[in-house]
Amino acid sequence: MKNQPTSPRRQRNREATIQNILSTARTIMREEGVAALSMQELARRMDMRAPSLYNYFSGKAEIYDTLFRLGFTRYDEHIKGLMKASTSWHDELRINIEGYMSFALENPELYQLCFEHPVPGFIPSQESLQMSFGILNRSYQRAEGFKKELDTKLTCQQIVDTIIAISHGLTAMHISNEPHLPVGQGRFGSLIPVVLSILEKTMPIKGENK
Amino acid sequence: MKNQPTSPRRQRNREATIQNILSTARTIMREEGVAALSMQELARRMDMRAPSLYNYFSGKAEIYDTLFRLGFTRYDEHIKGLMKASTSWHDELRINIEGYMSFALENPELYQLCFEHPVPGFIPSQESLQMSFGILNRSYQRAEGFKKELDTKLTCQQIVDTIIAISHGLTAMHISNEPHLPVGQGRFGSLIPVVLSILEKTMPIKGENK
DNA sequence: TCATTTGTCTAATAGTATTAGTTTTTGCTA
DNA sequence: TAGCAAAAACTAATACTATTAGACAAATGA
Repeated sequence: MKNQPTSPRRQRNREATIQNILSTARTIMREEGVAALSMQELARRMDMRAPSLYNYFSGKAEIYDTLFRLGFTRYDEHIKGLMKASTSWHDELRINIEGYMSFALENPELYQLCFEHPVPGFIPSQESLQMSFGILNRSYQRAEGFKKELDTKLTCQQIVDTIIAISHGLTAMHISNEPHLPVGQGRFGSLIPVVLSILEKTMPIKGENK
Repeated sequence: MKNQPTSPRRQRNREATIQNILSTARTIMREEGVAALSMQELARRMDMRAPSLYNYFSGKAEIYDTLFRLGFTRYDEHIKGLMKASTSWHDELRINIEGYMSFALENPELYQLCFEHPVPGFIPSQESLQMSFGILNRSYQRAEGFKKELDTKLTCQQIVDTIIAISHGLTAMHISNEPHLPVGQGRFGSLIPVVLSILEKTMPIKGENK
């Protein structure tokens, strides 16, 4: 009869508090570094004592894990949004590389949590890892669709893995050298057109002049 | 008269202890992660109490900083050693990429300390940073020597930065996916010949057939 | 209004880095 | 070989960290 665990109102309040905690945690991670998140500082900014946070999360690991999943969700949306404007394999290529870097610049704390290894003890849960694989795998499926049009001997996986490695390499170097500069600028940001032109020459679209 | 601060013997003992601490620290970092180094665990393995370590290093930061410098010294030696067998720009290219990855696989704790950002509060000292820049800059000087032979519109810095980004990208992905596999194997390791062939086609040696 | 749930609190445990001050050990010298 | 000074170890303490247990208060529904 009254087996609903909590009233809708309580649930709303609780959900609001959880979102507040996550948002405050991201602020701390952005300001002081991803690994510098501390339960005490988090509680301080929430006007709480640290143990109260354990009513909402089982510990710091669960906060990281939740933000890990949020990061991949946001990354997925980020790339999806940019891909809407894509009309060709060249667009696809450019958006993958630029999108990876722009995501990193716009969400540095989520980028680091998802794509670097900034937190000593933190290993994403099995569930979160599978979710991240699912999102990354869609890159492969997208590439499959273009494979026939491309004049290359490389396999689909080789193509996508190369793009991932280059995106990550450029982004990591850009972030550690000139994190204040926007996509496309700076020593490494400005290399995006360079590597795009290299990749386009290496795997040209069939029938197109080089 | 006897203004030599310490006797040679004492100095030798002291130096031996310091080397022992550094070596033990590297073991811990390899076993439990770079950021998991703790003064207590380090002291435990040295059969000491933690405060005694402060007779040799001003703190954990100085241990990290010393190992940061050691890492770059070793990286320099590693690349130099491989370069001895180099007879061409193609060799140079291959050695840079393979050497970066093999260094990471052979010295994972030094690689992470020098080329990733695994320790929350750690920022290398000005002195150590300049030393690392000095070592990396020699890559540019080496490339200058080959520039005239290459058929490309890219500047020297663009060439070297592209190689750095690709080396780092492939290595980072290799390490986080298949750290047990040797250079040249696995999803990302096996991409080295792929990217080499791409780079060689993009900036061919003048007069050579593609 | 009363009881139950929910949330926050305080207190405590066990870990971390680091400093101050004391004691022990070491190695040289007379 | 005995003594002395310096080097290197120690203990104790401070101020952090995450986390758990258990008490207390406040909000909610009957």
